[in-house]
Amino acid sequence: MSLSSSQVTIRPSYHHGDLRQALLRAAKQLIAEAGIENLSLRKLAERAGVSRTAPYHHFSDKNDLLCAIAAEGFRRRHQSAAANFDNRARSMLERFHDYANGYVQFAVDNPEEYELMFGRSIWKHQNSTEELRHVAYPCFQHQVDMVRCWQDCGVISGNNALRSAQVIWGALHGIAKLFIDGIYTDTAKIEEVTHCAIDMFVIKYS
Amino acid sequence: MSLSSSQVTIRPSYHHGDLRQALLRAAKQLIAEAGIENLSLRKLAERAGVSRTAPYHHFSDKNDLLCAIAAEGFRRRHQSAAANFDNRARSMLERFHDYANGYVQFAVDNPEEYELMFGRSIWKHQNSTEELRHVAYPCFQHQVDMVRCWQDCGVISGNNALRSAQVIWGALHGIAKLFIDGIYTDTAKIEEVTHCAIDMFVIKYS
DNA sequence: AATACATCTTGACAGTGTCAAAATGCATCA
DNA sequence: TGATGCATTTTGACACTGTCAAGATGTATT
Repeated sequence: MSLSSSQVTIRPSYHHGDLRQALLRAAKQLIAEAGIENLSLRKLAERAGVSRTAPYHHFSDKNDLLCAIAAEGFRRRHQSAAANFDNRARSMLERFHDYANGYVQFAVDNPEEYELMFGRSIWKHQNSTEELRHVAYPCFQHQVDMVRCWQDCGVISGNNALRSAQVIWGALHGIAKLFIDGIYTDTAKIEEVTHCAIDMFVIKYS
Repeated sequence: MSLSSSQVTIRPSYHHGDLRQALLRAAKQLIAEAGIENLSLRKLAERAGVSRTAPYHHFSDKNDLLCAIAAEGFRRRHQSAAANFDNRARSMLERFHDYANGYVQFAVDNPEEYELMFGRSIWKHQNSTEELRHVAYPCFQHQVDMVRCWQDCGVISGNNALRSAQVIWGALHGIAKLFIDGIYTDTAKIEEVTHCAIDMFVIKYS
């Protein structure tokens, strides 16, 4: 039953050690290998070296597990966006560029995780976990706050921060998704398309 | 085994009549009722009054059936967009408004069908049918042509029709998806958000 | 050492997509 | 007409899925 080598945390508290974390790790691995659609709890359990139903003592059901992975994604994304926005070495305009490029790049680099974070299955029908909402909402709010700031600085147009944020986010989300989903196929042009979008939001002084 | 009443076409050619069409109809019904995720070929067959494997003589597999439904969606969408663009009673600017609003409205009004048309499962991994591509590509191309025209008319900004079309489509797609997937929850504001997006693309003469 | 509880396993069930083989109905040709 | 061929449909089967119930096992606490 081979405990994972990276098991440095305190001590294996119970039978397996920290199965919850091991499951999350294995799940992300499996998803990266074969996509969300091909992730089954049984394969996951096997990969983690436990029986089929062991995961049910750490996640109430499959949706719960997916929400946990998505939550991790939001945490990473939020952190990255915050770090970018607080980077005093860059001008406000540059930070907007970084934000937009970073957003699309994150999505394209982690298509499966991104799909999970925004896939309908998680948000529709009251499926979202308390934890997920607790992590995602501040991430959403942060985007609005940033947009408000960029508007105040005269970097981007518009005077309604919420609406502008929704449109900008929508554009980045849509572009990312069309690439991820294979509808925009020329992936070499990702930055160019993103740049073209940025150009439409930025105020041009001439 | 009750033949559907709307069976006016020529004559029932074989056992069932026109099972292929009946399946498509039943599938759209089931999807509208319970979503794509809950559509199973078995339930579909039952609804159509045939055995589990009967559909396999009209669709090579489930993906093939989904592609056929999506193709119908593209046909309808393409037709509607073309009718709108050719509406000589409206100015070019108005037609752009109509296009954008119509796009988002179509998506929001038919969330399941829209999900099918642009969901990753269909376009990823060579999953798309010959038929689907044959219907969808002209629909995509039409959007680029319209954008080129609006640029030529001085209605919207930019000089690269393809890039602009990708950005505009991306924005509309993203906004629609964020609403459909339940991330933007205030559905009363759909038109307002869309309008805000339109405003960012339209050239303002002042 | 005994008890309580978290954790994990085994067994089971209904549901899924899809294949192979057999049955059925229709159309066409002798 | 009857016989043949083919499109269509069905029955049976398989491997796979999520999830529940009941039991077994290990750990912590008294």
